[in-house]
Amino acid sequence: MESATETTSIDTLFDDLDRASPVPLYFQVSKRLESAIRSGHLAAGAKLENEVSLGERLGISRPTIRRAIQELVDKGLLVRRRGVGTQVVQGPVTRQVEFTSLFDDLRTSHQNPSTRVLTFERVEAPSAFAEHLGVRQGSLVHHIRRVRLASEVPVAILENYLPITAIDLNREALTTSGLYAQLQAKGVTMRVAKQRIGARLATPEETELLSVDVGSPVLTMQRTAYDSAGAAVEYGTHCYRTDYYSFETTLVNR
Amino acid sequence: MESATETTSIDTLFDDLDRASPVPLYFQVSKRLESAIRSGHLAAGAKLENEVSLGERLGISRPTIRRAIQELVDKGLLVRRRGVGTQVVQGPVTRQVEFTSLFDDLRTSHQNPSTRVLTFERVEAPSAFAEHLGVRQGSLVHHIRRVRLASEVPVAILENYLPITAIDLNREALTTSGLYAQLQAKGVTMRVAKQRIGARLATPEETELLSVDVGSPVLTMQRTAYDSAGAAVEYGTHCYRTDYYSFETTLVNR
DNA sequence: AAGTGGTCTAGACCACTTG
DNA sequence: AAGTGGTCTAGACCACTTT
Repeated sequence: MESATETTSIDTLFDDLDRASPVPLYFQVSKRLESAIRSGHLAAGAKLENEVSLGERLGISRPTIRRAIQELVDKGLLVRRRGVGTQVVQGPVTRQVEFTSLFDDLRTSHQNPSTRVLTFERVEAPSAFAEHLGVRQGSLVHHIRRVRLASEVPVAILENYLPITAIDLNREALTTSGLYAQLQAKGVTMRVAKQRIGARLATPEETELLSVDVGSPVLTMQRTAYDSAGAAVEYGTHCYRTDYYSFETTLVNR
Repeated sequence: MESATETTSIDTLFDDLDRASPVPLYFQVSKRLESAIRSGHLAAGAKLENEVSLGERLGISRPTIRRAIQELVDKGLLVRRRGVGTQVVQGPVTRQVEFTSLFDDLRTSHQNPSTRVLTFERVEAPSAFAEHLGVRQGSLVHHIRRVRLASEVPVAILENYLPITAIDLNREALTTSGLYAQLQAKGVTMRVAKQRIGARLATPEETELLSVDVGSPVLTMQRTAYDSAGAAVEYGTHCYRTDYYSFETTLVNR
């Protein structure tokens, strides 16, 4: 009798589903399953109750149940096999690379983030930026450059360009929250971002700003982000201390 | 009359849909849309025909059409807005980080990949590996170490550990195809992988194997991959020349 | 043969955006 | 007010795996 092949059903898990809520049903179900997995109530390898009976038990149609489960499959928390069932993945449960700013990443992991604004100006778009955003070369854009610190240790240098048409930025607010939070507050929502991660040696200026030795490597990330209308709203080129930062991703094969 | 707000409908695009095919309908539709976007027949910013009418025109139900579109939204090729419609994203259309090996990446971009096998042996699992895979420390595992070359230039050093229970490896085949291709051929399918990307200075041995100067940085990637049963089947720790390799990812905010 | 997930249908109602 | 995507239902049939 292997516990790994035993069907697990947590009865109290879905007691507080709210059909009147604006939060979609599939999302409520998905979140409850996710927290059950992350908290260990559903152990690695545990087999889930099958879709049909789970739907009947909760009074939810099968497509809705399927969508809830699919969310977690996409996150790499569950694995489905036709003819067999659905299981919690083995191995450490990690968080996906989310669509958040470094500031939020650090705050949620209690790293006490802070920001030093080095540059805050409007400039004519350099060609490299104009090209990434389809903005006419020479048009005015925001240019900001910041050092991000975690518990007083500098971990990254963040340089960003944004079309001035997109948003009116506030220098003071940048020191107390992330750039993305400020964009969100102004009603600008990022929908798609494309990023490239690489590495190189730190420049002399970077070694000073990051307090690292000459000859140290830095992780680099270039990102272009687009809003819901498909228009580019941000181009950033960042570099990170390698001893304080790395990127985690989860890949899922459908 | 902006062309970007004009509804685009490509009539000949879906002529050869095959309902008898084992390939799902939504997948056929999705692939045809994707190639229309990548080829430029659907330009950046172009507005798609709405879901309902597209479904009626093709004789396909709306949920199936929606799923086809959702695939491309998840890939970052399309953007949907309630009350507005679906558009092709602005900006360069890039490929997602796929669940493939470096070998396949290089081959599909015509980089003429080849492999030098440095190590091919069975060893007792080092603790670092045993921990990542939940294998008992001391049990036998495959240990392979390879240099990957693209057009005769060394671009990466790949070190992998695999449980011997998972698969019987062939040293010769490793020189002519990727590790993943060999696993696939033996019926082992990767479903989920978790990876961490970082950077550091190359070790003396790595500078020699990669033909780079002393003091050069390398990109590093550690990956644990799981099969459809949720069991760990591979742990790899790789390093890449920074002047020949970088990681591209697309993030989508749902 | 029984049980599972994978696909597909034909509707329904709602929330949001735009004219 | 009209049009769009977002959610949800209640079925159906199929492909695959295990017993």
